[in-house]
Amino acid sequence: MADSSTQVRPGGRSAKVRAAVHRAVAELLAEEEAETLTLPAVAARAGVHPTTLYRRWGSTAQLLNDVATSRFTGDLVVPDSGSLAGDLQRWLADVATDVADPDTLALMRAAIGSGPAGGCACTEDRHRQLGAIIRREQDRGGTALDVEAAADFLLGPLYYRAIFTPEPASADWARTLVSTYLTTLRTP
Amino acid sequence: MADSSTQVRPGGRSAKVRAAVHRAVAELLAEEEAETLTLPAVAARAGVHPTTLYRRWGSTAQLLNDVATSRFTGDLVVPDSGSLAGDLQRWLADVATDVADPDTLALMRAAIGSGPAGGCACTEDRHRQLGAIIRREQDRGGTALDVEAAADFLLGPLYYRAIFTPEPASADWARTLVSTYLTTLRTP
DNA sequence: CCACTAACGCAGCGATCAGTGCGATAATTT
DNA sequence: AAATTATCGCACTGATCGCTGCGTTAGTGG
Repeated sequence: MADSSTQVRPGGRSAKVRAAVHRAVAELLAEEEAETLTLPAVAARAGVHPTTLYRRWGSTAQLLNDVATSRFTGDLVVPDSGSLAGDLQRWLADVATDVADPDTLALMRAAIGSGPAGGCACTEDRHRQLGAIIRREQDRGGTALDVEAAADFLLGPLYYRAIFTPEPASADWARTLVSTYLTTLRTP
Repeated sequence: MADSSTQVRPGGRSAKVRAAVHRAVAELLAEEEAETLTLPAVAARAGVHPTTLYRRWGSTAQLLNDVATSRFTGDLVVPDSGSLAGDLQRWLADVATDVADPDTLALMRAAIGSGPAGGCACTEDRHRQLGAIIRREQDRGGTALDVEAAADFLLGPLYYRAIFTPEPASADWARTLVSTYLTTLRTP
């Protein structure tokens, strides 16, 4: 008890409340506009008292950050198909499918609108996954790709289409993007 | 007067109110968090009665759409340097400089968070400008690039970095992106 | 210059939000 | 099992938001 001052308590009840609140945020964002996403509204949907939300999260921005982080972290298994092209195609197709979901898009939009950290929360784990794929190829003895450059050319167009375009990209389009990237941009 | 039913009146006063409201939105987004962007707050900053905002725009979402559309439309002159590479580099460097501004980013974030149309309002005119550059090259007898593909590989990484990354891209990076695109992806 | 009417300001009314003590519950430690 | 305390529910308050009639101002066309 000599550590800083706080003592986290992730027990059964807190976890249940947290899960209910997260589900309520996702449901409300999927149903109505992001305007009505207030803490009392989330509390009513989650069956939790509003005071709890004010104490644990404080504002809708921090709540959205929390929801986005846990929603977009550890949700995709990075496959091992044996080759870099196969790994990237499988993975980016999964990302495209996830991003094409309207409910997922609504959460991303709300997180972005909540502040500069909201957008990062949506793609931080994607960068980690991409880095893992590239590192595995390197361990196999293949080419060493730059993670940043790969993110620019693979995740960039994908998320750009999702956010700034009337209709998001499809899984097939993502696979084509990977092959185009690997055949033309591989350190010319 | 046999047309539909409404008669627009873009006279001096309405235009002044509109300009003051737009400026107030930009200022408030630049100063504080997007949470406090309510119609009464904007009205107070603009020196306008809140009733006006409720009547003309109705909600912060529509107001943000209006502001974003007029902010990102017709703001960049598309240069004519004589070559496709020069045009694209000059133009994308200008876009990168614009997007790197924190205040501009705050407006984009808020517009995205206001709904699916908010993101499109930020890049609709960019697509038009890119199309004009490509069409001009075509008129010169040069290669015919696909506007959609060019937007994916040029605007995609740029806006992806701006929204989903801690620090946006620089003008130099944008120029490098153009040269990489033209030397490697030109219809291989 | 005058009539017309779109657009704005004013006053005010629920409804809801953000936030605060205080007691109760339950997770964790000893 | 008992003590400790993080976490939650309850009751409550001030402030603000969203919205609506109604009168006034000022662009616009004749």
